Amino acid sequence: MLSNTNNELLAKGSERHDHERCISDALIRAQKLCQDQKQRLTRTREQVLRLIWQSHQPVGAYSIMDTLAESEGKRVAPPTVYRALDFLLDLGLIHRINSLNAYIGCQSPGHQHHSCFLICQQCQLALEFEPELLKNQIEALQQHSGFAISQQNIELLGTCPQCQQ
Amino acid sequence: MLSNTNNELLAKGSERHDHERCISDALIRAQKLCQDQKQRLTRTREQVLRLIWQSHQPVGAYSIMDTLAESEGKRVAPPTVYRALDFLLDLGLIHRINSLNAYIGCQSPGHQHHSCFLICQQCQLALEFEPELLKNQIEALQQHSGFAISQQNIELLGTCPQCQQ
DNA sequence: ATTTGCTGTGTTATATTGTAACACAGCTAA
DNA sequence: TTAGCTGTGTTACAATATAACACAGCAAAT
Ligand SMILES: [Zn+2]
Ligand SMILES: [Zn+2]
Ligand SMILES: [Zn+2]
Ligand SMILES: [Zn+2]
Repeated sequence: MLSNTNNELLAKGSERHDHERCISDALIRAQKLCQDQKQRLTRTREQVLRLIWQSHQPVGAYSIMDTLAESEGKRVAPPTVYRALDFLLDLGLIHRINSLNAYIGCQSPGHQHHSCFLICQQCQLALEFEPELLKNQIEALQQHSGFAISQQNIELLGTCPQCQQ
Repeated sequence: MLSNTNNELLAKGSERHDHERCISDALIRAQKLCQDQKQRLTRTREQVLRLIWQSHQPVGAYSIMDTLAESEGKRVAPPTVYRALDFLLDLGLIHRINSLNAYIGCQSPGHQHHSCFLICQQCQLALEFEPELLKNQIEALQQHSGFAISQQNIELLGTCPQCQQ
């Protein structure tokens, strides 16, 4: 029912996955995608993406700003961060979690896609799942409502397995 | 597939439904619900609810504030509106549309429920649908992910039938 | 009827998140 | 080299939301 990618993801909440690998993979994917799309993954953009990938919890823009300022040793203004975020959002490299005003890395960028997440209200772990799972029902909903749906934005809030214990 | 309630709702985007009735029904439902729950539907709270029900488009808090100030003939401060909104949200009389930072009346309050909307990106019509439609798939998702889902927050963006013409 | 406490409101100030506008740097392609 | 585009720095500001505190007004208990 869940894709392979998602089964792998189930480990992401736990401490026992190779998260360094997780980050570097994401950066490599980003570089490839930018090459393909003839877009420039500049230093700022890459740094922001790296910071977002530091955890599997969504991060706020101002938190990114502060961390960036610290690591650069100089003040960073909001537009710097928001421009990078807009770029990454446009390319589908990250998602915005509306209920948290926060941003998180995309697990499988490259195909512009919907934003479907399970979010733990205790630890903020955000687990992306494939919209495929709901495809038929959304299809039916389109038929019956007459709406032409172009973007799914699904945030399912609850408690992750770790936090249930 | 869609509930009866939802089939009725399909008319809501058009000009030809009795919207005065729509509003008064909502207010009556609110009064009943408050009685049952032994909560007070004060003047401010009722006015805010009425304003939200003026249309089937989500309304921003500051827009509510301005309209309220005008109709009262005196300044209204943010906390006044936000307190009313919090009250209405807690009782499930309204929903917050996170992707728009805006609020909309609930079609069937009384049972605390999920927030599932089709939203037109052109006219902002927001059509609530029953989570029932996705129940089985969400169930499966819970099983496979181990998450205990307590709140669904679904916003499907697209174009409504009216705006497609 | 009075007291007492709780709930709701008014008010001021402030926090948090996100943009507009403009000058300039720095790459890219004629 | 030059011209033009894309990205950045900087300042100011907009939009959304909350903290804190004093007080009003209803409601239950005496
Ligand atoms: Zn990881
Ligand atoms: Zn994604
Ligand atoms: Zn109506
Ligand atoms: Zn509802």
